Amino acid sequence: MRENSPPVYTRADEAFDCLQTAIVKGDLAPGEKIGELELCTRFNLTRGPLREAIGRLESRGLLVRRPHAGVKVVAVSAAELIELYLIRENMEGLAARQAAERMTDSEIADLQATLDAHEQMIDEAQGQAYYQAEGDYDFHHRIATGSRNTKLAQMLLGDLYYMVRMYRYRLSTSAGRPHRALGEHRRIVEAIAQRDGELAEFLMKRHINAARRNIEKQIQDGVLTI
Amino acid sequence: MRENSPPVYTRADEAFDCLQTAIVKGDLAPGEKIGELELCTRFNLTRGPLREAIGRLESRGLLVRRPHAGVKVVAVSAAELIELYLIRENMEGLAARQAAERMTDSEIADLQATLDAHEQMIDEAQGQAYYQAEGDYDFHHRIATGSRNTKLAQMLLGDLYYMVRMYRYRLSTSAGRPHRALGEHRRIVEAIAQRDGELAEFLMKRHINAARRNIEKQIQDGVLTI
DNA sequence: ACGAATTGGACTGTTAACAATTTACCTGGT
DNA sequence: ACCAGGTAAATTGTTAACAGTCCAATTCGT
Repeated sequence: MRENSPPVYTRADEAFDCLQTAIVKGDLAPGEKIGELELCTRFNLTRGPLREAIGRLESRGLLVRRPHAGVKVVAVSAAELIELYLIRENMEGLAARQAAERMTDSEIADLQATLDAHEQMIDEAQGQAYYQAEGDYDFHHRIATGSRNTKLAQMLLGDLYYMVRMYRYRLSTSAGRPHRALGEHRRIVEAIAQRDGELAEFLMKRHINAARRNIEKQIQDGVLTI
Repeated sequence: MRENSPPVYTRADEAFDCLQTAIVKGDLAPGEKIGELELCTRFNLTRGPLREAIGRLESRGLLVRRPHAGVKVVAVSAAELIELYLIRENMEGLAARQAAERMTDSEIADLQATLDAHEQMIDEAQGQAYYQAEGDYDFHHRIATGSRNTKLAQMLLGDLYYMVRMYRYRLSTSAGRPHRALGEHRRIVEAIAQRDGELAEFLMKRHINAARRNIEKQIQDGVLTI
């Protein structure tokens, strides 16, 4: 019989992961030109798998390639970052609605437990943006997969989140916002637990809308430069 | 100075286009397993560029690969096709709203002229599903690019539309629907011309919603088998 | 001294040979 | 006759060498 997924990683997968995390963590800065051989020595890879990974990342919009000229990390403008949040507002709203209809009771219980853990993380790691960002990512990740909508999850997890995470780390966290965001998360989960898809969608859209306005404010104040 | 885009095609681009159109047109059927060397002889390519193209298409969700085992064309279930339309409903609604705010007057005039052409096509090519589908695709294509939302257009044009087109050709067109769809298109463009983004969004969502219900009906009636 | 053309180097795109894994078939046993 | 194990062929993953293109530094002319 065929094993469900005997986790077999190819060099191309390895290259893909290395590049993706390097981009998200900021080791490869937006707009930075990257040479193939440099990356090969850096990650102990050969050019074949690397080029395949570059192709994948290009089609996901994290890299831009000009034939014969090289590859650059994508640099999104402030306006484009805002528009990313507009897209998220709609897509994650849909995800929340479907999650309310389809998540299992145990998944919902897990999610609530996760939020408790996030609360501790926020208290302990006062202002540690990294852990807050990862907690936030964890929450949205679970909603997306909970929607049971294959393509929707694929687009959110595979495309949008990586681009957002590229910039989330450098966002300053205004005092008190983590707690407020956590409160919004709790209310969304409550709506899901009550199987109220309509409310879950509304709350999720408002949640992301608030995050977007916060970013717009930071850009206007010159705190966040892109 | 750098020329804007001296259209330079690499073999990988060529392979990508060949494969994509072959999948969309149905020359490669959903679920069909494809061998690399077979495709190489078919499209006069070598395995390097072909593998790069396969990687791109895999990350876009048109192909699924199991390491060492081969590549298959994705086969979406009826439920997944429906969910594709749910996603479109939200994303194209957003696109329509932004298009109403951002399309130039001449673009809107062009779009209206396009609809006139579509009307002729429908009258002349009675029941020619192919041309109707292409006309419909043309309309949605222009709205997506008209939104001036880079990522949104990329996701609609690069991901969703290709998957939808894979199955659109085999949809039977119930009598009179093309005219009804054209009417809905006209009303959407009217709203855009009046710069009424909210209305454009509403009408677009309803338009896609109607298309989705039509497909659901065809699936229930057993007309469309997936 | 400044600008344009040219040449050399570095890098990308491509190809073909090599290695590793899977699948299918065949053999042997129960 | 059917199932299990092993082996061989075919296919995929990987590597390294080759060819073509772009970029920059250098040189020549004005």
